[in-house]
Amino acid sequence: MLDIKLIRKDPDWAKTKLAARGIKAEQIDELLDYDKTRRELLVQTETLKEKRNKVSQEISTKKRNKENADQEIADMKKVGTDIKDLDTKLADTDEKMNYILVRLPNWPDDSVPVGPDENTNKEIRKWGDIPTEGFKPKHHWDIGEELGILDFDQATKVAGSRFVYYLGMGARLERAVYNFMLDEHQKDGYTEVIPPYLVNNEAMFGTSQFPKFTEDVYTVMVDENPLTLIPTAEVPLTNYFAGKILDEKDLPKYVTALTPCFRSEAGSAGRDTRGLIRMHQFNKVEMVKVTKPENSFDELEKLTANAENILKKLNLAYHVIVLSSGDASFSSTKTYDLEVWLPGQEKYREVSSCSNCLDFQARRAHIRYRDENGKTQLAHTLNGSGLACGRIVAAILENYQNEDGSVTIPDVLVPYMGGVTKITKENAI
RNA sequence: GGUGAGUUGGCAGAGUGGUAAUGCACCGGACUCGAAAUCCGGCGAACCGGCUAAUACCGGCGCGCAGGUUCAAUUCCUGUACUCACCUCCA
Repeated sequence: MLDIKLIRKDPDWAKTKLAARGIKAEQIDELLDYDKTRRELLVQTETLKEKRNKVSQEISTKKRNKENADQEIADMKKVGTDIKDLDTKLADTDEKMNYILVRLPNWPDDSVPVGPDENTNKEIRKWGDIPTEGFKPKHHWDIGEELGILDFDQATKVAGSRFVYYLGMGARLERAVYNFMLDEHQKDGYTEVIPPYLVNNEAMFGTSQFPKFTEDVYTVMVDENPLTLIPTAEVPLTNYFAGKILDEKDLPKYVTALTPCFRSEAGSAGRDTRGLIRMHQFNKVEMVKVTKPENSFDELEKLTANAENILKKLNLAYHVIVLSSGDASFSSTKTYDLEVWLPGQEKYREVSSCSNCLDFQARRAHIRYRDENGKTQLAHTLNGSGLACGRIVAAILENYQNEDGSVTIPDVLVPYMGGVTKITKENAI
């Protein structure tokens, strides 16, 4: 959620910033209109409340002295109904104002390219060599199915499209991948967490998936209470700090978690219908940071480096792009995407998204810290994938495939595979 | 799932329709060479608004949360969440 005070202070600046994210200026005018009305009503009702408090004390004193206070009580009766009336109007205005405010995205940082969509994203660096085998590389789903370590057909029968069974060395490989990632992040100072995989609406609001993106997730009713299967560990990890006032000396906080993620993929019908790229359920290792405002951009660079470290150690070619204003996620002021090279598709595909949210989520989730003067301040929150496990398995299958259909295990994963160096038809299951 | 008790500042903890005690902690001062102890004073609930150069000042709000009754609610009523204890069940 954006700071209404900043919008109030410089509406033109706010309009320019939000225009880059597709928000019309009229919406800001409407918002400010409600804000003005709200403050006027607030002054009115607070003035009456001040009067009520004063007269109530007079009534109290008179009663104690056994004097008559009928006149005051009659007067206050009117004041009471006036207050109730104003408070009703105020609540109504508040609701209208908030309806707009909670649906406004974060503003883009000055360093972010302005543009409408993914076509205006900007590559900022490249790493690794794109493999040039002497044979035509296969898609990971063909490699996986031929080895018998991925079974999409049976998953479709049991659960539906966009689900998969991993089998044997396939399951082992994914386990190796996330254990490796968690170990690396632990070395980088992150505290490992196992969070809830179902969260309430408040948590979904706190990280700002709600109210705008309800159709992208799975929600179940538990005794009439809705609980949502997390679309990313960002939700339970960031909300771990919700409602807290942290000590300045304890910042920054680094946490990481491996969780399954559940996404309905509404609106992506027909895209990535084959393979591991776009599943309703997938594993992801996530990193979340809570920082002081002055450090959050440095921390974003470090967070991105932590994610890149995984790709480098796996020796997978990738590039880093900075998302343009129109393509960044709702709560982010600046996002770096890491995209890994998939030889089968001859394309870079996203495996990580690292974002600085400034105080946007902190304002919603009440994540604060007490500064050296004892004042409470909103913290900054960051999140980044480190990394999407299924897509990394896909990348390993495609980049490490051999002409005979076997797949070599990246060196760093061999210890996690119990010493296995290659997945072949013979050892696959 | 059952029964009972509870939820009030950083912590502890009273209050019971009429300005939310008190102690510890914290800040300032006195005393002292200095500190401790002691004494005096003060701040302190998270947020919103007004006026602002201002973290100053004024006001509102504020006793788990949401409603209701009342001139007035921490207190009475209704609903609800959570915590604890015991019982029951359980991977």
